[in-house]
Amino acid sequence: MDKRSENIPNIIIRRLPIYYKHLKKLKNRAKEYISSEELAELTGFSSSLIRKDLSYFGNFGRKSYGYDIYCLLQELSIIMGFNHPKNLIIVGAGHLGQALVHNKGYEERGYKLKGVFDKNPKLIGLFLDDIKIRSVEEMCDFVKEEKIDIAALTVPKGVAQKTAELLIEAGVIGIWDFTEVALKVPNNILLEEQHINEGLCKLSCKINQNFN
Amino acid sequence: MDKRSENIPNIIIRRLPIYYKHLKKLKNRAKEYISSEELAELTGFSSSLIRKDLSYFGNFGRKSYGYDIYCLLQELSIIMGFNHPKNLIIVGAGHLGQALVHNKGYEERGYKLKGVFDKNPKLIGLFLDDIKIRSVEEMCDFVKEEKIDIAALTVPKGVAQKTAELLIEAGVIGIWDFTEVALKVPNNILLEEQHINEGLCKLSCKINQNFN
DNA sequence: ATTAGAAAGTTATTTTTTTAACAAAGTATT
DNA sequence: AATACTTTGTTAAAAAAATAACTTTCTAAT
Repeated sequence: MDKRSENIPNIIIRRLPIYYKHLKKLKNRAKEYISSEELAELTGFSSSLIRKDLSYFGNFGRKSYGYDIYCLLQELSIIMGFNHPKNLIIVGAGHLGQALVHNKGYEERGYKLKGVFDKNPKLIGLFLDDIKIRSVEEMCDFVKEEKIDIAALTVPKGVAQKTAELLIEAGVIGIWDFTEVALKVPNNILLEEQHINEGLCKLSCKINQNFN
Repeated sequence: MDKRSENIPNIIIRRLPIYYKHLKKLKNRAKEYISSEELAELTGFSSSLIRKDLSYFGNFGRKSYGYDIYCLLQELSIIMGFNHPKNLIIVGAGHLGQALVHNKGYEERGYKLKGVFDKNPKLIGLFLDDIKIRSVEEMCDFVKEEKIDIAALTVPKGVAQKTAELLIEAGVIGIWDFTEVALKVPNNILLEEQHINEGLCKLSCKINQNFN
């Protein structure tokens, strides 16, 4: 891989999954090449921007043909590190935590769901698919023993910060945060905030613009 | 409200919920004012950027004091249109749809959850909290009768596009999309994509940067 | 073989966004 | 009342990002 992949601008990182998503839809169409112009049509980004983004990582295109869809998907997978195996746990087995257990996107992106944790004795010991709900008491040891990289956090707000600290202490390098709290984490820890109510805010804001 | 709120740059809209979130945490602290410098500390944005963002909407600050936390929250609510009532339905009562029913963020942002819809006969008629799961057959009429503004979409990928089209046809003005599909919608329709696997992509991408 | 066309990759330009600097206004202190 | 201090709101400068334009390379058709 190109050495430039060491410090990819965030603005480009945000677009990579979008390219990936659209290309996947085309995987088994007749034509095996796609031009930047066509991809622009699909994604809403300009063709110029797309060529520039991709050329940041290497020369994946073929002059007068475009990009081989299969190869480009392959390259994007590598850039996004899907081939690098990552262990995941879910902390908090409430409605959202349970929904996350059933998410189908892990394997394709190199994630292995290793465990689910909760404090509620009524939940501990139950199975969601083939994943057992364990007590949060076991969480830290589990993180160390199973070399967990990422923890999805779906606990109540009140315990979010404390739980995050325990997880970091135990060795996770990233937190996929679903609580509606502004977590404070050291800057060597990756924090991906998935605060769904922010989506509601944005929608509300935009609706409002049309009425004022 | 300031007339400039008619076309707020997206980049600012994205930061508003973040200011809001951090200010809410401070609501009942002793000091009732906060400086842009302090808010910068909390949010990670520069104080300069914060002052500029806020001044886009009006003069909310007080020289040598800072911003009144309560008033600023109030102003942000107005800018984001939380005072404007919006009707919401959830389409798809699977794990994620059910988790969304239990989300606590609606009221505060001006949303009223009016209904949940699914195709599965085993689910239809059941209650989640006090919300009845209805058949998707009834969906379009319901949207018209109840003047639904926003639909949260948590249906399987295969029916995502078709369902979106039905909803738009019936009159929703925004879709809060949780499917992992690249939906195509007319450009007068608001589309807020909440594709959780994009979060996984970003985390994976960033982990990968440290290992190459 | 030559020529026209297509589309990537690159460079230059423009636009947007962020940061830095500063002036204005208010506060507190002597 | 005068002075020093804060912190906003604004203006200027810098940096980043996006677009447009251009060059190169490859393909295909005559």
